[in-house]
Amino acid sequence: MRDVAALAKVSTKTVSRVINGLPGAGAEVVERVRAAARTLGYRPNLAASGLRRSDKRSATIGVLFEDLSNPFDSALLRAVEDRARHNGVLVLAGSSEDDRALQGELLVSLSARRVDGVVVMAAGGHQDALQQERERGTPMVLVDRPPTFGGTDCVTTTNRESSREAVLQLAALGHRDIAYLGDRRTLWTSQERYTGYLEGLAQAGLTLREELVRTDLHGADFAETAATALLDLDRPPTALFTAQNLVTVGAMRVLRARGLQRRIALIGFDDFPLADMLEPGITVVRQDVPGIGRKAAELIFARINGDTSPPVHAVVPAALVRRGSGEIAPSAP
Amino acid sequence: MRDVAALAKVSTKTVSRVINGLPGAGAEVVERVRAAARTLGYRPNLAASGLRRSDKRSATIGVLFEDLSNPFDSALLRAVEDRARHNGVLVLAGSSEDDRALQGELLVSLSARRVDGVVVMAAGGHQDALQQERERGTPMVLVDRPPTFGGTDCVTTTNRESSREAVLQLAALGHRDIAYLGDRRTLWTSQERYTGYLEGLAQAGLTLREELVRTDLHGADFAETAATALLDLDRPPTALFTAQNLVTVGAMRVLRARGLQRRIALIGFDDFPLADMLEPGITVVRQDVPGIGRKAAELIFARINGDTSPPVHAVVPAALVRRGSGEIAPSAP
DNA sequence: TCCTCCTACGTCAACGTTGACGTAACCGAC
DNA sequence: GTCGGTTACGTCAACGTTGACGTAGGAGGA
Repeated sequence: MRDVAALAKVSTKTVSRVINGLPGAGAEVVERVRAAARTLGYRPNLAASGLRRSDKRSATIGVLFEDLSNPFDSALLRAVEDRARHNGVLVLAGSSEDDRALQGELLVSLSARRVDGVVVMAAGGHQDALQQERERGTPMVLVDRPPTFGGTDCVTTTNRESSREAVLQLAALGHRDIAYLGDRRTLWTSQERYTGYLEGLAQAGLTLREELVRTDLHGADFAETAATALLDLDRPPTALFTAQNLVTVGAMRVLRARGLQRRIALIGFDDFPLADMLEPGITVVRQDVPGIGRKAAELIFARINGDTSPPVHAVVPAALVRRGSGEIAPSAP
Repeated sequence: MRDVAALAKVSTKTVSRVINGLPGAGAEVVERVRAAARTLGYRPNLAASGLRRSDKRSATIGVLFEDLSNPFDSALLRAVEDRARHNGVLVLAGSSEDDRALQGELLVSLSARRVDGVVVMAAGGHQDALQQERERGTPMVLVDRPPTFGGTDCVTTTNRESSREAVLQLAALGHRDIAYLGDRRTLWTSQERYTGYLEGLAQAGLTLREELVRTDLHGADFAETAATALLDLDRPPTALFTAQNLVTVGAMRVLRARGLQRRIALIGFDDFPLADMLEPGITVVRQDVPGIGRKAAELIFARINGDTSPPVHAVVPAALVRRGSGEIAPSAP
């Protein structure tokens, strides 16, 4: 900046004025400064600027998701990023691996970089690190899972209601033995979806068969094992409700391996690419991922811009997408 | 920091020493400072630190890909992020939409934040903005597509060789009418893959039928239209080579809609989730995405740490994954 | 003519941190 | 007892930028 000032024969303050488009600089001077900046390849230093400015904005937000390579997470990131771009804000992104310690470290890193706010998919278990950061005044929005502490916005989907709806649809087709395959029980979403499953059973007048419930399936491999065990029961389920993406894929593989994909009904929570191209197409509960991302971004930017209204828990509705696998009636034994 | 110093009754310099774990602070003082920092919830300001420090590192790198919600891009991001984390570095991520102007703006934003380096998937067309940034001294690694200017590392895959291999495999099965469906021709990868297609035809002693070549298919919908047109030819192809992800999906849909998925061979470039679950499984050229990401991260961190060896063009091999669709022999007319 | 107001600049200090350097206290060796 | 060396601090200025404030010169009005 000093070099630019020297070359344009003005003070650094005038360069600052020109760069920031502030009034108080004559047309000729503006031109000289612009030219000097161009020839020297000058780029303002946002860090120094933020240090001095009164608002102390870094024009950067943090995004901490579980795994940025997961389609759900990356679609969410993209939606947040789009909104951020419109506000001239860049995104610092990290994967927490659902590991509290790692999430805490990343949070400290973000804090050290003075991000204006963070959008977080909270790791399972206690949220002390999140709460602490929140209490230091960092604007924060949780996505997918709500906070266990107060005063913080969050955006989730209709986990319970949509799960109930899925189970009710299966029951309406005549299924009485509907299995539940779920992700880690520490996750709030898993609990909600399981609750929805129970509600669905109850509402359909079905009794819960404990042995048809398999949880803590961390990935497709675990889901395969669980699905295999279920099908080997004396009285196997005639329908499966898989409460997560990878679990659905694992269950599908087993059905397919046994040639049962047209005989046993399957509804999964979370859509995935090509679900419509399989035979049969996979009926899923589809979350409105861009909608969730948009809402989260809206909330965080509102807070950053000083919105002090009471915390919001936004619920973005999911929809049942019927493709065939969830419309299979129970076959005669 | 001043508050911490005051509370611990030391100078700010001593606080700095304690925070950075530098020698020259007594055990008792260290404890006092730590306690004070904890009670005040002190977080060092990395921006200010970077401003003063001699090395001027921001411990942040930039990643500019085409679309962070694309599975290829997000897997790449994840691989880079993992490596970055090991170096205590955070990632500023952005989607350029293959738009030069947008990519340029994002690059300026990154530059203003003084990122230590950038990993870029160059937008099609001229790369003036990239070159300019590179010449300002920013360490840079291009992924997926090479630079059109010198002095810059890049990491790509075996586009040409693997495409040739795919075509040769089809030819070996007896196919003589092999169609090519490709992405935008401005993309270097598309050109390479097309060249590989031509080489494969030549090597198998087949002559190119121009009407079997369809390019500039920007997305699955365009691919569907093109595939439909190909199948409606008087002498339709007996095998398709689809040179990109979404193009493969579009072609698949058409084959499936016409019930030809077991009669017409298909090999796609780029793997995608569930390609193995379809019927038949889709034979693809699979890029080693984590390998590409790792290599790119390695290169950028080496450059950031002062490696001045000549620029490298790393080529990470792709592999043909046989799943059925690419092993269909031409059916009798 | 003189005063006021505005415009177009410049000067200075401060943001939070650390490199360079200073200094007081203590240790061991001669 | 003095000297060189080490340890444990502190002081000061600077990183690149901008807010607060100062000033010179010209326009405009009474």
